[in-house]
Amino acid sequence: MDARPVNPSDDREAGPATLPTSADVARRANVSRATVSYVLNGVTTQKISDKTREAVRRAAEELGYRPNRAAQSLAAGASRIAMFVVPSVHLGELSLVVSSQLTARAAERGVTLIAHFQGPTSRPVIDVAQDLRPRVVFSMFGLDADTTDWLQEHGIPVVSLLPDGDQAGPGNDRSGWLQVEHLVSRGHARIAYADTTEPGLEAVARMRRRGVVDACAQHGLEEPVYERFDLTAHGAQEKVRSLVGAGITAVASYNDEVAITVLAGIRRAGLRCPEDLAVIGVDEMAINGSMEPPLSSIEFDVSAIALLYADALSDILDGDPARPREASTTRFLEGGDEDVMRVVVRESTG
Amino acid sequence: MDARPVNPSDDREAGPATLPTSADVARRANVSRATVSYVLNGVTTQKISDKTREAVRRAAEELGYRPNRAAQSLAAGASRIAMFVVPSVHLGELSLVVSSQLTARAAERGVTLIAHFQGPTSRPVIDVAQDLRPRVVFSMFGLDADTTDWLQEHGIPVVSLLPDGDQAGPGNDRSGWLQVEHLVSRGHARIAYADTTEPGLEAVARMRRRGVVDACAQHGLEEPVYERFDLTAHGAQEKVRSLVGAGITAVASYNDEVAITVLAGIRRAGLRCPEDLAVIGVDEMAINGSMEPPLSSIEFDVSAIALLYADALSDILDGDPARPREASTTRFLEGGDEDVMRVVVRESTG
DNA sequence: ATGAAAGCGCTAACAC
DNA sequence: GTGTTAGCGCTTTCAT
Repeated sequence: MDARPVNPSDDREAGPATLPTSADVARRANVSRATVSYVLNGVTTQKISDKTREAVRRAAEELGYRPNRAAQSLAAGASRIAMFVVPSVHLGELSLVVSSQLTARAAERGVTLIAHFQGPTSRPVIDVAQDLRPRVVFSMFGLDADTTDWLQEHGIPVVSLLPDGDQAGPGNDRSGWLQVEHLVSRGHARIAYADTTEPGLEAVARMRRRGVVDACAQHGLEEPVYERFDLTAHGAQEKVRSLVGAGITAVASYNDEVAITVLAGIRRAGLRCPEDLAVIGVDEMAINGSMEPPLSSIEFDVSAIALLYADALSDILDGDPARPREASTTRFLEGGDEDVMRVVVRESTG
Repeated sequence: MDARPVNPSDDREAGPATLPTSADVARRANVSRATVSYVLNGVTTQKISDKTREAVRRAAEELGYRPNRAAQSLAAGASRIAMFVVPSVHLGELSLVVSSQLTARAAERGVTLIAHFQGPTSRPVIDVAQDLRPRVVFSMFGLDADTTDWLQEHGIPVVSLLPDGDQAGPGNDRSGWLQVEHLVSRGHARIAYADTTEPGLEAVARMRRRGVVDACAQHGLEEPVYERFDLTAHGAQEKVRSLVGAGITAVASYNDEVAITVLAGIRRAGLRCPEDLAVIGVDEMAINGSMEPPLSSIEFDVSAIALLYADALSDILDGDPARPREASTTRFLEGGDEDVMRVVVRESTG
């Protein structure tokens, strides 16, 4: 029952348990290591009798065998690692939950998903990719051009939820569109965009802003007034006053944190939300219902998003022969937009 | 200047760029692959002439050589991967920033730090560890006993910021102590503990709660009243009313999210904070200053923490011969507690 | 001070 | 159907 091979006389010496190799499995199942490899990898180009197959599986099971990924990668010339680039904490739980779910889905396909945090102090993605040689890189909002280029040159597909700010066309930046649509449906016509001052989020910020701008244009509204809010809420009330003074009736925010800052500005200016100024965020946070007033937001359907990534992963692993090169190119997930995000209506937008 | 080896006649065919190997470097430097390995790994048991050393470095540089980690791991019998287990999003930015910084520090030591999200839907740590065979596993608040045991058995050291709830002794659960100390300094004597209802955080929650309970005992206060707050703020005002009715004057919360919920309950109960009930959280969030009233909290010094981890990593890599086995045992970081966390005072505690 | 050679654990032709 | 074999890129004795 014990998975550890018995090292004769090395019993209570208790060195680190050595893991069984495919040779151990082969020996136990009375087959060759090649057969073990075939069975365990479900290779279809090789006929294996059910009996052998079963014997190998049992032996592996009994030994608690786990393939050495390093050896596998080396021999196969391709790793079984996928890399998930997490943009930044400011995007909220989204990345974490998606990553966590995708990790599980990838594991089913024998791929280990690892997360890499992108931040001002962190390692460049290229650097990590050179170490890990991942089969694919997942990102939320697109990587910078240099990184994307390098990955493509090295045949590593990049899968993004959304293209980055520069490549975005209308329709890709749904969150902004949903914000504006909702505000318009509530009768607002003079809209401001509240941006973040946090560094490192430029690409996402640009994209989200563009969505708001485009949506306003689409609805025949004037270009939204642009304002930036510091998360400390410093100067927030003055900014709010000047927006209201300029006739603005609603604010679409970069995210919920910024929206919360705007809310604070409204209260401190002695104004009311939503009567004097309505506010809506993005990246639905758990505490939105505890805000004063409760904050409307755009919520992502994390499971749906994780599924989109998982599908892309399958495509890549199965090496869809229909489009030989395309797999090694950046691809953007588009799964019926409304399934992926929705408006959460609370008092801050009436 | 181009890092890509030139494949004769395969010029604009543009297959994925193949990466240079140590053989390429050896050839270019007119040495053997062994020498390349020695130089690039800074092996001290081998004397290498400065000239050779320089030649190898130059060749590697010019080729843009990066060692294949899979091959390295295989040959060395040990990976150069470290794993950072991220407990959950509810702990805020802390994990992300720490991980991001530690990633950079690890890279300097030739170690690739990868993050793994722990969550209800995610893969078990053991599973990932079996794939990646990390040199060390970093966790924030300790892993569960099974995981820790498995890792230890396999000689993989575990480094935690804090021991888990069951092993905690007074002094380890500083956040709770700091909360209580601060509240006591503000004249509070009847304290309640507001816990989270989120699943998956039991170990941390237990530990933090214990810190509050112990600190109260230490200060000669009654055992804190225990209450749980749902992040939707559902029922929050009733709970707050009953706490106040019972003579409670201050609440120490599991984290800032819970504290924010308590704040909402206070407002909705028509009470005042801090006059009727003071509140303090943990895990300083950027938006705390925008709360109503601004929320006091406990802030972690992420850089200090990242440094502690980095030191532990160095210890392990250098295989400190003084304590041969201890490296393969769970270790807890303790870096002058007050350096690692501090109270951020705002209006919610007067 | 340097190099030759034997693997590390696995995969994938190819032979039987 | 199953086994043999030749590497994948690197580290590391052991000769020289």
